[in-house]
Amino acid sequence: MVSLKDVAEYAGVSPSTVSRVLTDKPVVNENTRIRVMEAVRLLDYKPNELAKSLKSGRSNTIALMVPSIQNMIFPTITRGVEDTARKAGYTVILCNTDEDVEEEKRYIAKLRTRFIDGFIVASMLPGSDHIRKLWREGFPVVLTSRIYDDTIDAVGIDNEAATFDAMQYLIRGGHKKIAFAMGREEIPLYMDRYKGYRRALESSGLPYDEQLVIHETTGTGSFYFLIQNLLKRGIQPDAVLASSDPKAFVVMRALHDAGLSIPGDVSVMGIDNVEASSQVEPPLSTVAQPLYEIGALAASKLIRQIHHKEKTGKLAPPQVDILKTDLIIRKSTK
Amino acid sequence: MVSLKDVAEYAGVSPSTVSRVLTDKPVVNENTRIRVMEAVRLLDYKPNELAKSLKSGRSNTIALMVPSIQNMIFPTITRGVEDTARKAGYTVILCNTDEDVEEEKRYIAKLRTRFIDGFIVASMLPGSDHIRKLWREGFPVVLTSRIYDDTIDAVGIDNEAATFDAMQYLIRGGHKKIAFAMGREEIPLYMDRYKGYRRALESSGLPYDEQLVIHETTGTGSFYFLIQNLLKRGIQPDAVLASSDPKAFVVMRALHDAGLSIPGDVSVMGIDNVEASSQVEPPLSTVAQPLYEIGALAASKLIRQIHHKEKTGKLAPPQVDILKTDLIIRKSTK
DNA sequence: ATTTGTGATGAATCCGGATGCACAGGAGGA
DNA sequence: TCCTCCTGTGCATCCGGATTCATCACAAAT
Repeated sequence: MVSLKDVAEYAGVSPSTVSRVLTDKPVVNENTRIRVMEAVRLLDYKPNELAKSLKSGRSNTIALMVPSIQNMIFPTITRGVEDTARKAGYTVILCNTDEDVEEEKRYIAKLRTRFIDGFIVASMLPGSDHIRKLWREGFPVVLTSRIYDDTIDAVGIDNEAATFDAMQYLIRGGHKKIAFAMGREEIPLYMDRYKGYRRALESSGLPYDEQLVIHETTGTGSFYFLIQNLLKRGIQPDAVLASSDPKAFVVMRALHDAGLSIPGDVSVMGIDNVEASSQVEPPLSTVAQPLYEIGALAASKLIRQIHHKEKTGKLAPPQVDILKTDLIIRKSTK
Repeated sequence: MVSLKDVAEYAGVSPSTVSRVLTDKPVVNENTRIRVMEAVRLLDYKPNELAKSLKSGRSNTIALMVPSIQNMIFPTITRGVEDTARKAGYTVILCNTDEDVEEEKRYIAKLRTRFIDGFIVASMLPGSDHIRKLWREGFPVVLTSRIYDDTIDAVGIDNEAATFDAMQYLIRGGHKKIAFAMGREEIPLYMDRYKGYRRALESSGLPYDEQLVIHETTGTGSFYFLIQNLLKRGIQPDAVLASSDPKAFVVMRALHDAGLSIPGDVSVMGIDNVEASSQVEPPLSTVAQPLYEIGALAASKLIRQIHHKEKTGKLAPPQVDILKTDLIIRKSTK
């Protein structure tokens, strides 16, 4: 590996001069500059980023922490993050946490020893004191998927409104007995989506029937049996709103296997608009999160914070961005 | 950030002694060791990995280069890579290349200046001289998704056999007019899958009909129109084997929208077994790649190479691992 | 009593680059 | 001609650890 010293020797100057040339310091003689640049070119010199980082305390690296990249909403978010980061000269370290706080902490501790510049955290669960602490210590952090409050930078959607919109659509379409496939209650995101369900029922005067709220038991797959149980008990909704697209897929399968047609007998709707939503049969009506934009905005916010911190020494006031969701009507609803 | 020197000062010893304690050098007095460890604990000292890397030339970081994390086969592979890397103390940098060789080169050049320890490359296209060069220069590299030959470490499946198996199954099921949804021909992986299609036809005495080979034009989505065109021309296969699951999804949609039932009128089969394959309706019969294992094995091979290189100074002889595929029969075939 | 050996530690150097400071040399003014 | 001022450059130091080499104290050997 060619080092600054090699270039210096080749050009017949001192390493400091080479450094000055490369960092565009003004006080360098034009001839010297040319000589150095020539040497740089000939030796194909590339400065060692690690050495730079050690000196500067910055690594041009950010970490993206997701529960699991296998969760269908994250590939697109990740792509948004990576594209944006790359354009700004940053590389992205991918961390799967499985929502495990200890794992998350281990990751953070480890990455800090490498002068990571900031974190994008996409965990959904509470128990986030370590994230708050990170922010308080002056570390750039942007949350996505979960917004704590307005004390930390975040990008997300209005989950309650998303469900509300979906419900409005279903209700206007004449559905009166709308079931809700609810995710884990300890996840605020799902509680918000649930609230939207309740609010929509209220605002349209439809009765709230507890039996129509189906609570996830052992993971997304459990909805298969939960839906079939519901039907067996003689309860047949005219629509099912799932609190996420993957849940909607399972719901569709269960309904289909029970001999019901979608949307003929039952309409099904999801929230998220993951890639596969347009691929299933029938294509799923859903409320689209702008996943790519969420990732891209999270990254650009983070990078802006990093720059701000570098200049002023501290973080800019936190700002929460709520992005617009989009009602996508496909063929799973009538 | 607490440094070695701080610990040294606190413990009343020299930095070198602290370093010796922390790197488990034998010649340290027991009392000193205890005193140092105590200081380490009290000050919550974490060694700066960047400094270590600069000194050692290793960063405990590997790069995973994929065409796009949004391509459905990569999240699972990525998860396998990350889990394995993490267990071994490595972090993973994610790179989306969009199959762009220049982008790939830029990434490689950039990461090398950060003492990246190795690369897992999952591009499918040829034009890989830069990868070969990397290997020749003594850089640990593991290929997945695409095996060049036996001169570079790689993990993959036997693509020809995968299609062959799928065809065998379809043929045994009584299908006689089997169409093939072919991917881009410049991608060797698809050529191999195509070969399997041809070989299966031959070995079972079925005629090869060029019209039944549908060539992708403008991306995966193009199969929608291609299939409909085929039907309009009065050609109706009794089965369609797609060269990848995402293509099969589109094929299914096209057939469905043309009023054909799956598998009643036409069987559909894919290759890959991505997450969504079990979610579509009907659930897709396919040949499963062990995606997670591919990622996990690629990572462990890479790490083994890194260790080997560290000890011996050069790479171990390359080894190509072909993993077993699995016929998964769901409901899209009869 | 002097030498040799050994265990324990500190000082110096290096990794590769950035930067404050000192200094050399030429130009311009007195 | 001498002194200042300024431009351009090199030296030393630092970032945070790892490592080689040297040192020192003390004990055993001669």
